[in-house]
Amino acid sequence: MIRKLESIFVLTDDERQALETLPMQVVAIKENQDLVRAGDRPSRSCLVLSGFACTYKMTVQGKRQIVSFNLPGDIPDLQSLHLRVLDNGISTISPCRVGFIRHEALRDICDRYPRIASAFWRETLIDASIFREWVLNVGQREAYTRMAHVLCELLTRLGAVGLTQDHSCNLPITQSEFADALGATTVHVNRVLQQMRADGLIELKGDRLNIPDWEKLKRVGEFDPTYLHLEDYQAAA
Amino acid sequence: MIRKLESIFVLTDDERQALETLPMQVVAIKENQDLVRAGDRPSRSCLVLSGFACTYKMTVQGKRQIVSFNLPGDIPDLQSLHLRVLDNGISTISPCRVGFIRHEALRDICDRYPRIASAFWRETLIDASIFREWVLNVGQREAYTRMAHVLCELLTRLGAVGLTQDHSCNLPITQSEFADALGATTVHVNRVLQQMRADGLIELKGDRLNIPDWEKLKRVGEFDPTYLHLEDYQAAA
DNA sequence: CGAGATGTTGAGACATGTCAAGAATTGTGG
DNA sequence: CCACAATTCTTGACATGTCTCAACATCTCG
Repeated sequence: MIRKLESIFVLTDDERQALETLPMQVVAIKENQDLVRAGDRPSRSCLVLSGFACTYKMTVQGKRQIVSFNLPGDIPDLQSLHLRVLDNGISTISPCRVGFIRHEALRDICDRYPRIASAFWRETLIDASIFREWVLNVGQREAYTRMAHVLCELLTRLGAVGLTQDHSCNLPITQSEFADALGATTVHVNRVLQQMRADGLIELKGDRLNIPDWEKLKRVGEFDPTYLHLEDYQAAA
Repeated sequence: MIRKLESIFVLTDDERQALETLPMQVVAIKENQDLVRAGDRPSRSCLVLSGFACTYKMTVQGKRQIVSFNLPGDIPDLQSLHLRVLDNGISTISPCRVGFIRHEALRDICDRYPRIASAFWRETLIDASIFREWVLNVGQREAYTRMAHVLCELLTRLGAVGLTQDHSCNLPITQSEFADALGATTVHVNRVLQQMRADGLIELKGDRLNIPDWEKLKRVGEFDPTYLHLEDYQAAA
């Protein structure tokens, strides 16, 4: 988290100190475990330290829509700091290490360091931006493009936290999880992935994803990373 | 806007005074005009004073996805306060009165009144929550349910700012705009609406929407207003 | 080695898209 | 206040992306 914030602006010693000493309960959690559920009124937020998680919502009929993937450095329920009731669940996808931070501690640090408060606010705004892009993705693109787009996003965001090597990465996401993220069927995701392999767009085996031709994947996925708002990170780098 | 904030918490005289004197350039704008475009780096945010607007994104192939409707009281690009580049456009749907507020003015009021800053943050979090629900809606529900859901949301949000009479309201939204919001075709939206009329779910003629059986529409649309986070408003009322 | 999860395949069904045309409504200038 | 143009709405026939179901293959891991 510090690393993420640090890439937005230069932390003062005080600010860094405050962030580093932020009291946090670190827990190791297996895959497919809910961190929080819709309807909860949490008094703490969770910081993903390692592993993949996802934010999801359920239909009355029990269909699941993953609305975003949560990667290391993300605080997927930072919103609960200002919204009493959670309207979504958060579940691990792979085994994770998660840091739970009490809201009081977050409020305290926000009160004392306005720039940190702004940075947190900004993080939630980027989340919102990603949701917007997902609405577009799910609403207007066909499954093949949609899949390519999500892969581009994942690779880009993983890259931003140093979890890619060249254009490959660890990707412990199941086809049925992709299905829930794309608003598609497992069967259909399977076929789309095979087509993408056949087209030389991706090499995907087990947990390992490699992108032979990044520019091509971006083109196919209509991927423009503006919505991730990494520009400031890069400006800082 | 004041009214919306006021329903969250009791403003002090100072806070109210600050909000009321917030310098704002009020402009009347025709329908189908962009207020801002993707790629802009605005130095002000817009407050919808009257009329309907929408936030949208475009596909490379020129397909439009409306990601939210902006109703009176909304500040659809409040995010630009902390994100340099806009990743979406905002367009009027009906003729609107819009107040443009400079970012400096917003920053200033946030600095001086932390509770107002929190309330603004909260507004953007509710926007994000709505986006999440839309991802679910577009990703997992079929068009009929989806339409019912969007109508429920509109009616509820309009009700929250006093723009409904009983269960009817003014709704200057075109079928093709609904299509862009649902990720569906105009033709299909037309058929869905006719079916809903036939089923006695809605009475929709021109700009006028009436809901004969609100509970039924909510049921059909799988509508649970939790995600709008009006609970505090009601608590305050 | 076996069990459960995950991935793969095929055939048929259905929701929704496409195209194309005509009807109804709305706004506007004469 | 009419007439025309431009939207918006409606309808039909057909195409297609995606789903459903159901079986089987493969992998992972205790």
